[in-house]
Amino acid sequence: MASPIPEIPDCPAFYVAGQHRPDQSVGFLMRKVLGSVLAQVDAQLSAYDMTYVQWLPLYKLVMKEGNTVAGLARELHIDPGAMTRSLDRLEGKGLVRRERSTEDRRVVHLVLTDEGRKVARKVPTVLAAVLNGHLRGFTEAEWQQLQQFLNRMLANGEAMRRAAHP
Amino acid sequence: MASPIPEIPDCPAFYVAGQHRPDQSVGFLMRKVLGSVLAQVDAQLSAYDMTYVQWLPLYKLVMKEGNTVAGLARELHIDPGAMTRSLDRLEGKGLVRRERSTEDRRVVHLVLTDEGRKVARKVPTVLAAVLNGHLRGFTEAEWQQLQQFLNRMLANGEAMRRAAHP
DNA sequence: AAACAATAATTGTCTAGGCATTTATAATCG
DNA sequence: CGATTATAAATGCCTAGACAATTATTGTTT
Repeated sequence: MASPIPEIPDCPAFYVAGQHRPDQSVGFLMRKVLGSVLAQVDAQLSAYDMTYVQWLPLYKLVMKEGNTVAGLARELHIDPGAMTRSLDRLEGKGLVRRERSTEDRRVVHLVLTDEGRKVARKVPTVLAAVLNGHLRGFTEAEWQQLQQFLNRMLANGEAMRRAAHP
Repeated sequence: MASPIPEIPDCPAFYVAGQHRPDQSVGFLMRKVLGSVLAQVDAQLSAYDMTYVQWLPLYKLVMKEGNTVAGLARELHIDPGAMTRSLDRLEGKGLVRRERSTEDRRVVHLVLTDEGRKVARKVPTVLAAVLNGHLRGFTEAEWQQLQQFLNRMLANGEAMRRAAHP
């Protein structure tokens, strides 16, 4: 599964193995930024006995972008097994109900409880506040440019992934 | 521990709870970019039975920035317990040795084996290649600006953290 | 219709991190 | 000096994700 060494043509040489410290690369910086965002979001959400990752499936349910284990797992790009266990916890907290489908008895429909809906609604506010806080001092143009950079990196990553699995 | 709601003054309102989709925010974008980078790095490293996170302590050892469990845990901002278990795995693979200190019998000195040093050396090349690949099409100026953006976000996060714990 | 293939959910085992507790050893303070 | 405090490492229990295998059900294919 691991290609021997990926020959990527037309690539900038911003990073050269011996030259830069890996712990100052944009990758490491992004790790730290994301860690900071997540820590502050989760600190806020602990008041509702909630975390960012636990909120993700709730959000997908609210948005009606999936209502089955497999569907949510695909949406969130995580393992169905992990999804099952995550839903176990959410069901244990009374935020979600499982209802076996009658048409297709393999699937389980996930249903938000009132409590689940209530908790899910609180999260976006916290997310927005923490993100805005991390963007203090940014102009609108800079914010858009950051988004553009990230989208370009994402597209590059997709291209590399496609090149590796022809 | 969780403040009721953080009043952050002078903040841009790029994100407003109901307006933007949380799964298109810069936070979510960074999550995806980082996931892409990590997946490709780990795919390369699997040839050496290594992962990015397992390499981190090896790198700190090579750089002589810590040679104890507590020291590495502090350097890598992770739990000492997690560090212990991580080192269990690295020791199991024969990449690291534990040597109880004689001056202070509480501490355990970590020592890279030759094999550990050999494996650790291969990682920065992979890291550089994958990062450069994700930055294809970036000019030097854009790369520097991305770094600057991330550093500013990091500083903002630090400021918020300090404001929350006075 | 029967055999086979595909899909949904679950479970087991692994890496990985967080928090709390425990044990051994130092350091400090009265 | 003796008691308290602090530190180092390890351990137990939790969330969380990856991969593989299992079971139940549905679709397909001859």
